[in-house]
Amino acid sequence: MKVENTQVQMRKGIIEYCVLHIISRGEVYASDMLEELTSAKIMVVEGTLYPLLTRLRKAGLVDYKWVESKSGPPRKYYTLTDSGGSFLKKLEVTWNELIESTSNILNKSSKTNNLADPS
Amino acid sequence: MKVENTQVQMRKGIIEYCVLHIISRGEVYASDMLEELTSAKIMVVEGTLYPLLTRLRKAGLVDYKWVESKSGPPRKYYTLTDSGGSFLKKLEVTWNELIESTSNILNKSSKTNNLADPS
DNA sequence: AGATAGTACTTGGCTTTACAAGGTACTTAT
DNA sequence: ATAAGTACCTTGTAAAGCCAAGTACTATCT
Repeated sequence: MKVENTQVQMRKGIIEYCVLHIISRGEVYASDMLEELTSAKIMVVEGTLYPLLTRLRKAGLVDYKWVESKSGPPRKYYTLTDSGGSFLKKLEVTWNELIESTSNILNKSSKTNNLADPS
Repeated sequence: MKVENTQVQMRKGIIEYCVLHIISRGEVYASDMLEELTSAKIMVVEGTLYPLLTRLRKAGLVDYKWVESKSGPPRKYYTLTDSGGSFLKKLEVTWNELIESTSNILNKSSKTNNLADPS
C-alpha cells in the first residue's frame, strides 16, 4: 500500500467541493480552475477535471455557455445553477462536520505512542 | 448526482487515516473502532472496515493477535507496526496540507455569498 | 442434546471515480 | 500549407466503499 494512493483517496470528493466553490464565485472556464486548484496545491489534471465538469453538468448542478476567445478556440464558461447552489451548501455542512469529526478522533491521542516525535 | 455520493467520496481516505490513528492509541478490535467512528459521526459499516483492516495488514501497516472473549467468538486485536507509524505520520502531513489548501479555496469567497463565515 | 440468538469476522459483486494517454477542433504565426 | 498553442473530450485501468450474504464461535433456552 502506497502513501500516494491514500492521498488520492483523501482528495476525492474534496475536488468536487472545491470546483463547485470556484464556479460559485463567478464565471470561469476549465483552465482557470486548473490554475487555481494547482496554485492551492490541490493537484488536478485535465483527465480529472473535464469528466468531473461533465458529470456536474449532467446532474444539473452547473451550466455553461460558449464564449469566443481571441487567442484560441472558444471556451466553456461555467456557472452554478440553483440546485448546484443548494448542493454546495450541503457539501459545506458535510465538509465542516467531517473536519470536526476527524479532529475528534485525532485529538484523543493517548499515552502509548509518540508519533509526533520530531527527531 | 446525489449528495450522498459526494459525501462518500469525501470520507474516502479519511477513514483510513482515522482507523490508523485509533489503532495507534492502543489495541482495539473491529467493533471498538466501529463504535468510535460512529460516535464521532463518521459513519462506517462492516463491509468497509473489515476489508480496510485486511488491506492494512497485508501492507504491513498493522498487525493483530487473536484474543479469546468470554462473550462470543475470539477477536482480532490490532496494533500499529513501525512502518504503520511512519505511514501515519505522512498521512498527518497530507491531511493538514489538504485542510489548508481547501480553506485557501473556500476563503476566496466573493461578493455573492458568505457561506464560509469565519467568525 | 438440539435449536436459537448474538457476536465477530469474511467474501463476491457492484458502482463510482481519479488518472493516464491519446484524440479532436479551433486560432495564430511562419 | 505547416507548425505551434490552446481548449475540450474520450477510452481504459485500477482502487475502494458499500451491500448482502455467508462462516464460525459462544451462550442460552427448550
